[in-house]
Amino acid sequence: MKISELSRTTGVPVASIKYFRREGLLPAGRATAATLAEYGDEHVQRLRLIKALTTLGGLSIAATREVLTAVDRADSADGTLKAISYALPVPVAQAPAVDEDEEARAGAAAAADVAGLVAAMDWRIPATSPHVRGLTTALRELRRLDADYRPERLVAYAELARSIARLDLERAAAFEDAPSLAEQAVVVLALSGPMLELLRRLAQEDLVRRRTTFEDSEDVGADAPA
Amino acid sequence: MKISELSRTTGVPVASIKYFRREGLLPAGRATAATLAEYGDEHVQRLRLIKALTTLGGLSIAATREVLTAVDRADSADGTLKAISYALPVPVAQAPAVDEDEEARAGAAAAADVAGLVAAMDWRIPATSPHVRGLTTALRELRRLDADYRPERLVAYAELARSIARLDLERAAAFEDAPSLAEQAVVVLALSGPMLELLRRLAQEDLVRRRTTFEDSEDVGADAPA
DNA sequence: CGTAACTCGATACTGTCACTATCTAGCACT
DNA sequence: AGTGCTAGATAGTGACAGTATCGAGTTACG
Repeated sequence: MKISELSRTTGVPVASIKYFRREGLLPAGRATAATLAEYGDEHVQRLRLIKALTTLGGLSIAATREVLTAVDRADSADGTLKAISYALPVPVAQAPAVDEDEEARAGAAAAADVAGLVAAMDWRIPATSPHVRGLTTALRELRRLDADYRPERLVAYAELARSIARLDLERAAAFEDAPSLAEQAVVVLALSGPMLELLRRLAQEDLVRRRTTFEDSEDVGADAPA
Repeated sequence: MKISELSRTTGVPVASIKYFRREGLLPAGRATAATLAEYGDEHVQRLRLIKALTTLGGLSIAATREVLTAVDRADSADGTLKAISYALPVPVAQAPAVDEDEEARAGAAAAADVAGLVAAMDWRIPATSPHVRGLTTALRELRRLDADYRPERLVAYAELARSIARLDLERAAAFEDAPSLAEQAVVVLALSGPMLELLRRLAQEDLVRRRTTFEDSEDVGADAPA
């Protein structure tokens, strides 16, 4: 398959394919001459994966490269899962410190919250996990906003998160023996998040709608404002 | 409070404060002269909210403006929730069509999946909801990747999403009568997502670790102190 | 064989985003 | 009166994700 055909079958412009090659997301084609290379199904598959991770998963090119590297290094099923999980970007930007003292106090309180949660859930997770750090940052900011961060609520969310994680791993396990395990695992781990977020929004929308049946019936089943 | 003080108490550079003003995220100070304005606590609060939405929530400046506009227009509690819910960006980028025929077929299949899900969940949601469109896009791409998109699994996720949404609304309801309802609602709706994602990752990490107790014990429990 | 169409890899350019810096004035406090 | 701060406008920056162009080589068709 020539690059133009690869472009046609995937819908990705030739220039972008070259860009992904440069960035190391896509292996080079098998060169048949100085100015000609042959691409195969694996390139089609890889391009689809790249598209999914960037457009659906919202990953940057750099993050996508990390994830794909983990995919390519994959050996054992569980090792793959862990590698991918760590390669995925943490969805909370690390804000720099604002005020020394206040920062330290709020940070310590948030860290205690997280530690308490991890203990309550009996999670065996090192304090160095990027996700722990991300959660600590998130709680620190929520605390600053006087938002509701009480441990009981956190635990309630965490329990549900655990149920979801179980579903995720069940889904990934279904591909345990497939050669495409790593790719499927990536899809599961990276794309479940956005999907779940959508489902949560839909559920919210439904619940809110049910509470407001009388005061506005304008857009149930009908239109939406531009 | 002068702009320099506002900057100091919030940790946001003066230039950024001016930028947020230009972009309409922050109301102007009360002008006391042609080149002097007075800022108050509401500006501090608003800046905190902006920071939270952009860094934690990952919202763009434009999206943040939408959300804040909804906050400012807020009247009834439920109306606010709905407005904010719709102002939040949908976490799935709308990919343009690749192939006419194939696109139409896959799109129709995905749309059917979503319709089935909405029916199964008894959700009262118009088909024009941005979230419905986003979910349709997501399923279309997952389908293209031969991922697991079976209705049973979707329903399982959706049930959990509903439980989470209930927690969200409970949290928001706690502020029903507070003057800061809209702001708290924003925090709940916009920032629960990233937090939940973090919790899900932690739960995944824990589950994976428990399945691999023997092959790597390097980082269970003990860890390098920062 | 000739040539038009295609390809490779390198380099340069473009548009968007979120700031950040600079500039011209005009106060305001001492 | 002078120093320091301010407002608002405009311009510049750096990162990101492509997109476009170019020179040189290749190849399929007539």
